[in-house]
Parts: sequence; structure tokens; C-alpha cells
Amino acid sequence: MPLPIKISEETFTPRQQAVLTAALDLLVENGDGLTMTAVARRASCSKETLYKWFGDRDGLLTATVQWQAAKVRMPHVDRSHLSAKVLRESLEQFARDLLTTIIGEVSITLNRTAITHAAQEKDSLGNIVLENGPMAIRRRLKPILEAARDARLLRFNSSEDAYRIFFGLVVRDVQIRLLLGDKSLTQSNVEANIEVDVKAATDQFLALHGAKANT
Amino acid sequence: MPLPIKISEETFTPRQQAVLTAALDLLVENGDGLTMTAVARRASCSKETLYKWFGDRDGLLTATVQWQAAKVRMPHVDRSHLSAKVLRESLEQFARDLLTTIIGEVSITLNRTAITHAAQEKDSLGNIVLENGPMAIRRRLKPILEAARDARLLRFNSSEDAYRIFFGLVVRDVQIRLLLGDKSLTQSNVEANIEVDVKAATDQFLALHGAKANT
DNA sequence: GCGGAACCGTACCGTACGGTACGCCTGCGG
DNA sequence: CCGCAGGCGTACCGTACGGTACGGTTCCGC
Repeated sequence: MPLPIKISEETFTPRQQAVLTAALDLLVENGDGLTMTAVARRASCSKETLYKWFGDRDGLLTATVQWQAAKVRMPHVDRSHLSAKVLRESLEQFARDLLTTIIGEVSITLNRTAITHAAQEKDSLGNIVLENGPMAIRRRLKPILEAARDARLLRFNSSEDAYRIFFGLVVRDVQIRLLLGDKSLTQSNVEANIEVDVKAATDQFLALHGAKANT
Repeated sequence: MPLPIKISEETFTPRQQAVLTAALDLLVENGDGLTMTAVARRASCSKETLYKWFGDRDGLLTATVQWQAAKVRMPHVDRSHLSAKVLRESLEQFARDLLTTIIGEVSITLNRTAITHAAQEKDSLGNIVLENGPMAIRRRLKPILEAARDARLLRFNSSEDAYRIFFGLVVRDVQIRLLLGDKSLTQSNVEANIEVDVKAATDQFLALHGAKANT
């Protein structure tokens, strides 16, 4: 029973959401130690119920990832009143949300799980994470970039390229290092520098693509 | 039996390397379908031998990752004759090597394996990949950046920051998308654009940190 | 109060796989 | 020719876990 790519709102009953929460907690705690027995015990439900609701282990995993991934909220920017100031603030907000998200335990766990899954010819989890992560940001950011270009606040040829540059400037090596378990990048460590990094990335992006840029 | 972080050269006999090759092939083909039985069959050796040589499954995995990761070679740059042209070419070479590496099947497999491993309180594989990937690049790149700053070819405050910006500009969202199994990023797809991306990333980096940059 | 649906808890089954034991072959030093 | 070390192949064991079955309990509609 393949779940839909898009989760609207009440795809799951409260009880089911409690189960998914338990599953996610286990995932965050134990890495992939997500066994059906453990979830059942944690959620105080029977394995039979799990199988009835989610089909099999993969279904439970998919539902969990999907449900959590959909929780990521993007900032909403008013495109009609774009000024240099508003643009900068919007970019900073995007950078801040992006950084805050990727350094979170939940995001790390979800990405790890999806990557593990992708290592087995199964791309469903990867697609969900992609769709709710990078692609969601892209969908939100590109219109803003294009509006800013129309307003002569930015210069670039391809909004796709511009988005990817922004992504790179914000994320850099932070995500891959966290995914690989780099001990020298503690969450608090990165967290403390978020504002600095956000500002730096925005400055750099504007230096490259701002109206006054010579590129 | 923890293996040393650094592999010099003949840590493994040719026969052992054949086994590791088989293990890596299985890893690339089957994702994590690396079972001891499969490796033994592929390498035409007995499981008992595997355990004698590598201790346990983790040891075999570690040896495989370590052995392969150490094969990544970094470009060597002559720091004494830095000119704007040499610097640009060096940066492009770094970008090219970095991109070429991360889009390779082997790199994707190794990173996925290490990330899966990191999802279970085990950071050994992650450390190996980090050490031979991002950190190796950093070690090589930073001296060059600093030399270029001394030669007034670059401007920046922190060479650490400069390295990370370069990394971000080169890698962007390519690696995470590949790790997540993004179908719209085929290897040939990315490969065809390497030269364009390399040039773009270098241009952008120099625009930000080149001597004439206003930042 | 009653029947049934949903669900909990637990016992159970089958399998896959990590790890071990053993029999056999080969090559080599004496 | 003998003994033995190294290694191959295979059979075997124990366990963990996915998936199923079933008895008992709660809750809801009637």
C-alpha cells in the first residue's frame, strides 16, 4: 500500500501519529534499531496493529519519514513588496531555517535513514526527503529570486544555478559532516554560529548576484 | 583489532586486497547487502579466513572503506610559484577532483555505508571517510589559500571559512542529492557539466576572495 | 446487556545472517 | 615420504527480527 507523496493533514489518526512519534523517537535514539517489536512496545500497541496500519516495516518507515518531513515549514515571503532590505531579510530567513533544520537531530536521522534506504535500490524514502528538503526549498526560493531579478535587485542567468549557489553557501560541509558523525561539529557548536553563518552566506550570495555585482 | 587510521601501503597482502575488492564490489552493487557469505563466495575464500583476517564483519567493512578511501589522491600544488594563473588552475583542479570523486559510484557507496554506520553510535567509518574526504581536501587546500593570501592573490580573514566556502560552491546540493538517490541527477548528467561547474565555482570563489574583491 | 470490531499482549514460526567447527586439499620444509 | 600450516568449502549453531496467529480486554452501537 504505497502512501501518497503528498501528506495533507489528517492522513493519520492521532493514535497513529502517536505510533509514528514513537517510531521516530526510536529512530533518533537508536539509529536504525527500529524493530517492529520495539515500536510496538514503545507505542504500547500490538505488532498486529502495526502491520494492519502500515503494511510492513517499510511502510511504517515510510509513513514516519513522510509524516515528519512534511512538518518542515518554509518561510513565506511576500513577493509583491520586494526591496533590497526585504530581499536580504528573506534570504537570511531561508538560510536560518535551512541551517536550523539540517543540524537538528530529526533531520540528521531522517536523512541518514533515507540514505541507508537508498543504498538498497529503494528510493522512496530518499525521494520523500528530497521532496521535503532541498526541493521544497528550491520551490520556495526560486520564485523569490526571480521576482528579485525582475525588480533589478539580483542578477543571474539561471535561477536554478542561483538557488544551488545559495544552498552551497549556506550548507557547505556542515550537513555531510554531521551525517558522517563528525564529533568536532557538535550541534551546540554549530548552533552558536548560526547567525554569523546566515549573515555571511547572505552577504556572499548578494556579493555574487546582487545588482551591483560585476559578475 | 582496531586498524590504524592511516594506511601506508602494504597493510594488506595482495590476496587480502582481492578480498577487499570483492567486498567493495558487493557494496557498490548490493548496497549494504554485504554478507560474509557473499564476500567469501565472491572472493573464493572461506568465511573462516575472513574472520581470521578481519576479526568480524565490522572489521572487514572498516578495512574495505579504509583501503578504498585511502586511494583518493589529491592534486599536489607547487606553492612556491603562485601566480593568479597558477592559483586559478589549482583551484579548478581541486574543484574538478572533488566533483569527480563525489559523483563516483565508489564514493557514493562509501559515504552511504559510513553514514549508515554512523546511525548506530559507530563513528569509525564516518571518521575514516571524513578524514580521507573533506578533511584531506581541507589539509591540502588551506596551505594553498594561505600562500595565495601571503602573495596578495586572495583576501580573507579565516582560511577555514575560505575553505568551507569553496567546498560549498563546488559541492552545493550535488552530494546530498546523489546520496539520497535523486534520479534526476544521473552520473553522466553531472559528469557532462563538470567543467562548467568547475569554472563557475572557481569564478565565484575568486569573485568573493580574489584580491580585487570588495568584500 | 449483547455482539462485534478494534486492539493489546504474547507466543510462535521461518528465515537470514553472523560466527564457529571440521574435513579436505595443496604446498612446502625436512 | 611425512607432517603441518594455510586456506577452501560446507555444514552447523544461535540469535535477532520480520511477520502471523490467537486469546483476552475494552469500547461502541443497538
